[in-house]
Amino acid sequence: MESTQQNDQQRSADRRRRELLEAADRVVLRDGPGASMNAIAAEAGITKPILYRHFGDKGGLYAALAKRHTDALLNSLRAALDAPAERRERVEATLDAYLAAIEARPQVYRFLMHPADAGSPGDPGFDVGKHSLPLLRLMGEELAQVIEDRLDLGPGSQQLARVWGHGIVGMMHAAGDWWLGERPCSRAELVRSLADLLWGRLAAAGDRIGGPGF
Amino acid sequence: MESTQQNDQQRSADRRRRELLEAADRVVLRDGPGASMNAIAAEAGITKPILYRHFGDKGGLYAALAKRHTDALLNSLRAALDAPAERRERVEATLDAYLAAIEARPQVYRFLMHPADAGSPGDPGFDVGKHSLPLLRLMGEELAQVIEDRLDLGPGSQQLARVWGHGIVGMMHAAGDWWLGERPCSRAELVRSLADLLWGRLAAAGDRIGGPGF
DNA sequence: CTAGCATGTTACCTACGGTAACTGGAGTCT
DNA sequence: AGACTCCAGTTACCGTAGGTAACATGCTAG
Repeated sequence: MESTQQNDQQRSADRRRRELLEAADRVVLRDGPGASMNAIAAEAGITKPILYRHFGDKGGLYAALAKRHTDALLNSLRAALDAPAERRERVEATLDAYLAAIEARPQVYRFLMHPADAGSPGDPGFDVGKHSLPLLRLMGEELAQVIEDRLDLGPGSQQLARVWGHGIVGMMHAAGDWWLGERPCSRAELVRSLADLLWGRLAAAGDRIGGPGF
Repeated sequence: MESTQQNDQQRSADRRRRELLEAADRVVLRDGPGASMNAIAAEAGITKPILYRHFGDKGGLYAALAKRHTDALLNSLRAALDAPAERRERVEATLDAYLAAIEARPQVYRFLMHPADAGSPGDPGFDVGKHSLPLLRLMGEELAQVIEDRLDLGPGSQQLARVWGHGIVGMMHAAGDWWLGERPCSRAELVRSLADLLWGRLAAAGDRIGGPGF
């Protein structure tokens, strides 16, 4: 039969692909986002052209590699987002899930968040990054959807939700990036501070003596 | 006299440096962040090694180039931050100043915000980026200072201010990046939506029918 | 006139992303 | 069995990038 043979080949190819991705993962974890195709190929015990047959170009490998971690992170975020609890608790759980993830694997985080970006539009080999728009956008859209589904924001709610989705994700990201570098406080404190910000403490704070506040 | 001669040379070198930076600016504006050293040298009418003598390596040139725009942006932000107006107006003015800047010169924005990041710690030529920690950090620290100076946040105010500074800057950045790509609404609407988010509308919003809200 | 110094050049090195062309072995058809 | 077709894998190469060494030129000082 022909189809079983094709299936076998497909399965074998998929297994190989997974092996390659795992090797790539190891190298990226060790060498950071600048890992070279040669290094990855060597770690996998093979040579460059195979990588290119499997993934097209470096962007393709990046996309495949990113998708694994992205999916994992998005799943944990979705879980926190969908937990049966009050809104504030859920926001805190989501922030904490994100921060815990980047704390646990900073190298992976750096790889996902700071990909080498593409060159000028005229350059050769510019098809990189066409797939897998950055993780931040995905998270922003996802959060926007959740907000729009669950909150009553009155007129213009869809646009408002999208702005907020991307804004909140950006807040989480930037604060997390800074926190990961300096570790100025515990994760729990960071979560509380961010949630407080989202909860309007900026508007509610009193002015310092000596002039109007920020 | 010796010192006047040295001064002359110094001045001449500085002028040359400025010329080179202006040429680099033009190229980066035209070719995006991936502009090559060769292209920059060609635009300046000279050859590569001169660039390297002036700036050390590509990171050095990047840093020098970034500093100009960074200073300009920070100044306009400071102006908005220090304007004599109510807090909400000032927040909106600051958001708007940032968004207007990135809207006016998206190429510069991309160059500043998405620099090609450094490779692995073991690689040669890793001294890149030692100078000029990314603009986002600077803005975050600056905003944190303003917040701490002007708001009365009770105990732990310093840490809270820093978290908020970086968080708000990140929110602004991510929302701006997304907005610049999709242009889903006017700048004014975006500013209003973000200010609303900062003003606690997330906490105040009602749940949608059908379950507890986000 | 020569010594020193900054400025500039050409020519080169290394490393990377990416590709073309060949090799070897497994299965298939007659 | 032997020829045919795939397909993973290889070597060897290309173009371009960042970065550097070694040589040329011109100015001012003594």
